[in-house]
Amino acid sequence: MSTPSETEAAAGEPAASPKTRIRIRDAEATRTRILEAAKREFARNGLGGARVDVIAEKAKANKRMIYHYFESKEGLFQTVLENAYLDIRAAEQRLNLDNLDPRTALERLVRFTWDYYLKNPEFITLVNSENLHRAKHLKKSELVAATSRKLVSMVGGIVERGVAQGVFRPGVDPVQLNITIAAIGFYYFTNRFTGTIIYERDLMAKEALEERLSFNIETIIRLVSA
Amino acid sequence: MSTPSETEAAAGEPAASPKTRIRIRDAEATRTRILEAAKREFARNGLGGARVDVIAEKAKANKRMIYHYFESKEGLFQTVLENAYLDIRAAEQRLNLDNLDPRTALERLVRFTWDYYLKNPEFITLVNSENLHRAKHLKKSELVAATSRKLVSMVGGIVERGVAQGVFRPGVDPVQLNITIAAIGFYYFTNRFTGTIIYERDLMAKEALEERLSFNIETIIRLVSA
Amino acid sequence: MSTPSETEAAAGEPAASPKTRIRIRDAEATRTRILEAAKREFARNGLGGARVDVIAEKAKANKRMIYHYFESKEGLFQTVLENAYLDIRAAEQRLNLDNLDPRTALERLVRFTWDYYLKNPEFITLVNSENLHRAKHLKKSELVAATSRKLVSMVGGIVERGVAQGVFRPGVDPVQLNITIAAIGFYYFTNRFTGTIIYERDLMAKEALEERLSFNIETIIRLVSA
Amino acid sequence: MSTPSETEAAAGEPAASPKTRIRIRDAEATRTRILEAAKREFARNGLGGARVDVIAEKAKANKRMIYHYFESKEGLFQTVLENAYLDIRAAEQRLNLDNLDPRTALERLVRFTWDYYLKNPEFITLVNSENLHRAKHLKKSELVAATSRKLVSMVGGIVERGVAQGVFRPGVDPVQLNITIAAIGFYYFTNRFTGTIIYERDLMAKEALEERLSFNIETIIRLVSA
DNA sequence: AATGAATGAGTGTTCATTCAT
DNA sequence: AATGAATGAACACTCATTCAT
Repeated sequence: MSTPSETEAAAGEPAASPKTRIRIRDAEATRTRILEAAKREFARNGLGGARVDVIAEKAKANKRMIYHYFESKEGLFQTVLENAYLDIRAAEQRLNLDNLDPRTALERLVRFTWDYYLKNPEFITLVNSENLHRAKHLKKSELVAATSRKLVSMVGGIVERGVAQGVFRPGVDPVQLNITIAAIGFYYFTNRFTGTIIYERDLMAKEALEERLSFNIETIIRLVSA
Repeated sequence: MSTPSETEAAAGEPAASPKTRIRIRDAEATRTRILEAAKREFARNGLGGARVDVIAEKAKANKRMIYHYFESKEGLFQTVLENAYLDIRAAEQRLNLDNLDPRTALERLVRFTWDYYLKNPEFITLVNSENLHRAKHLKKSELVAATSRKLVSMVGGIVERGVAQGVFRPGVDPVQLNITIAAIGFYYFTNRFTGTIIYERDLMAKEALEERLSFNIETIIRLVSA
Repeated sequence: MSTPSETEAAAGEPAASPKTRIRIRDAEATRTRILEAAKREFARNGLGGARVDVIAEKAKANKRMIYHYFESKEGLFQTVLENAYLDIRAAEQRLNLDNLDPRTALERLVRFTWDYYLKNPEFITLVNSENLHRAKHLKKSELVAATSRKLVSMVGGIVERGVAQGVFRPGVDPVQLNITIAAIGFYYFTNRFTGTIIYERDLMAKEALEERLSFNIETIIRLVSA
Repeated sequence: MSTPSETEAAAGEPAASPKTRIRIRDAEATRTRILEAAKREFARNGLGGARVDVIAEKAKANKRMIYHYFESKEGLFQTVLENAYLDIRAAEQRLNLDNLDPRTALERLVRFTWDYYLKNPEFITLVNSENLHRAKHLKKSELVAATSRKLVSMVGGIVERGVAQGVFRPGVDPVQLNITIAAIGFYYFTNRFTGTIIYERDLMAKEALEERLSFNIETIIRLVSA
């Protein structure tokens, strides 16, 4: 979100020579601007539909720089995608669900997932694009798989605690639960355009969003309750 | 599936000269072959990624014919998409859920939806592609909205009967229920490539599919149960 | 040289429908124009230095047609090169050296080779370009190797007859002889620009050309004479 | 081969501070490394096909240095080419053919030329590249023309002595002789890739090379013999 | 002396679409 | 009804060169 350069600039370090700072900053800042512009463009048009020229222009960078930093359009997409996954996984970890009572923890996760999709719509389109390409790029990333494991075990822990406390029923597979939590939010957003036509309802209206979130929490709680 | 041409010809004009009949049939057959080839190509590569040349080749038709029958690539996509929606809606109507007891009816709908996605994977990619384009093409189709209304009211009827019989709790919105039924299947399939990496599990293995379907039925039944 | 279309047109066939002829002609003519333009451009600038745009423009063809007929720039180069080799080999066969006395035959071959290089300077540059690319394209052509075999055996025949008649010395390897006949002409032309500087002489002046040809004939005759 | 810097430093300013000396040496060394890398890259890919980035990388130098020392890619090529010509001309002078008997001298020159091409294959490709560019760069060098004059007069001297001694026939133009000596070696090497295909023989095999050299000596001796 | 970041003009290639028959 | 040839606008990617230190 915030460019490292801005952060650095804000922090100050008046003793450092300006020369050094600006040089380092420019390179890193350019890279970041490219990534940000690429995320938008890929999200809006998919991998195939995205235009390298547009990315360069929006990033206020030279097209050549994209190839310098990311080798190819696909290399850029891969980095954008990986970052997107790492970002949501990191945010999930920051929820500290392990310290909450199981029911609250689960509700909080459903709510977080919903909000994340709502505020980061690019994530959804990026994932869709990647699936159109049969996860060709994600396959190369070990980091994403490793980080995802933590999420599953976190949910597994919540379920276990719930069962131990007698509030959750036994036998709920954490992976299936995870998938369902994601599904009921993801589907709603990814299909919001066709959904608006099919269901003849503005799915993105404020009340519609609130109603759906409540429905989703209800769905998950009922699913696991003893 | 069944070529409309054959049906028409059989039903139709027995007096027409064989030559004419064959020509008509050929024309209709060409149109159908194009649609079938297009569905595949659009499903595999999205609207933007699909190649008109490839569609023509796979349909064993001249490229010019595509423009003759469908005006443009987007016109072709629109027809393919509309057909896809009409097909699933028609299949749903054929389920005759109104005559079943509410619980069985609901389970049958969940199972049907799951099976339909499984056996018609193009449907999912077409819908995704359309959403990437903000439902630009579907907007033009009144038929799809009208047909979808029937589905919602059918589910609404099941819920009502369930509530009346005391097996379902009151206050469940049929649209939300519909969305959730779709979501828990759709998400699983559309993200099967990234999902296989994230969850480190072969989501398309036979047991995995069976397990998921059971989980989904459980989810829906618990959601509506009194 | 002569475009097939022209030949056809000259030949006449007044009975054929113009429609058919023009259609066939257009496609073939375009292909030929592209090849002719490509030969020039590749000869002037090498494979790497040649510009597809320029070829298209000079051929009065659309760039897309180049890719339609030849798949790629390299595919086009390959065809041009193969044609060049087939052309010179065919011309050599047309010399009918088998019926001449050995000495005359050899002189005629030296003279022909010289004249061919002089009048088809593209041949030399094409061959140079191909060698810069380590014969990558020619390797794919079986036809060229087969056709060249005829040349070698033709020269071998001349040598044999000369030896039998006592005018040539025995033991002259036809391949070496062939190489030398080519070398003393090829080198002169391929290095005419640097040569003009090194030897401070206009190598392409009329007298210079005549003088060199005589020298070459002398060289070859002395080389084989008994 | 030998770094001019070392020579200069040794000859030059013994009083200079080591720091300065090292710097000068480094600078000169960088220049030399660039030239060496450039010779390779130009030889392998021609002027047009050579990449400045590659040259910089292989020379372990910054790209900017190339422009600092040689102004442009073409400036670099020009220097490389000039050096190549000066190198072969210098080597020829070192042969001291004036003191040998004419026949031995001539044989030695043919052998030297052959060996030089064999051991310095870059020379051939550089010359070819320069001729593709119509000797644009060599034209600017007076030194090369001057040095080449010496070679021609050396050969002229050999011929004269041979005629005087009655072993060579009169009337052999030293320039033509020179060209032929070069041609019969140059052509063989420059066309070794296409030649291998055309003549269906490994032209670079040890025996093939020996055979060709003998043939070339025979050719030249027969050409000039009385 | 030396460097890493940046650039603009091109380069081969692709694609949906139309023309002529 | 059907076809093969042709097109122009665009696209991902490249490269020699310069800028700012």
